[in-house]
Amino acid sequence: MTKHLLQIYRILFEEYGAQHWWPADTHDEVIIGAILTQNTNWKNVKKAISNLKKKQLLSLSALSAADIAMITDCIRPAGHYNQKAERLKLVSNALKEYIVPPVSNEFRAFLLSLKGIGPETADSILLYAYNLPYFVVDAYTNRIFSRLGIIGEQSNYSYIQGFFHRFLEPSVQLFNEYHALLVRHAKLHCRKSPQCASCPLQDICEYALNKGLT
DNA sequence: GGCCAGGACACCA
DNA sequence: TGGTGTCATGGC
Repeated sequence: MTKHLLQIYRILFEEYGAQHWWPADTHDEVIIGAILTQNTNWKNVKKAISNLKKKQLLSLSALSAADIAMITDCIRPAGHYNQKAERLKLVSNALKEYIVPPVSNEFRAFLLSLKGIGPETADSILLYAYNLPYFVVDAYTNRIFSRLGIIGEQSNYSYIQGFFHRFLEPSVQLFNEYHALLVRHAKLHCRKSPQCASCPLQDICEYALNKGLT
């Protein structure tokens, strides 16, 4: 399976090139973006981030000190603004008080203990903000690999993540680029309504379906 | 005007 | 434990 996963990676990399993720300038901006992007189009997230920047609120320390109404007003374009404002505030305060070096599963458990931080958001923060080798599983990952027949459509988060962790070396660089490439690919070829024409994974998709690549 | 978007959580059976 | 409703804006 390792060689198939790496083959898919190579095809995507040759097709799209390096994605240079996460699209953020600072460590704090990664964390803020990871919360804002929950169930939201990234274009809307960029508007919210721009608003935060204008108000000089694009850092955890600034958010921690800011009035929640001001945060809410800034992030309105990203949707779910009441929930997300609370989550930004909570995470900003929590990370300020977290003094243990964020290098282990304990830190992941800590993130998951925060209301509003689920597995995908936690792993996005761990991988892209803290450079820790946690594979990020999102709706696109699930869609692409279930359509390839490699995982079941109903597979849960920990199963899918465990799958990648089992068959790939724990490389931050690889996990970073792989997830970014999957997002790029899914936006072009793997929306909810399949658009398979000229899909660079078409060959491996047919191979997977024919050979029972599981 | 409806569908969808780089989720998470509360509630209920 | 699994299914469903809610949060909500903006692009296509």
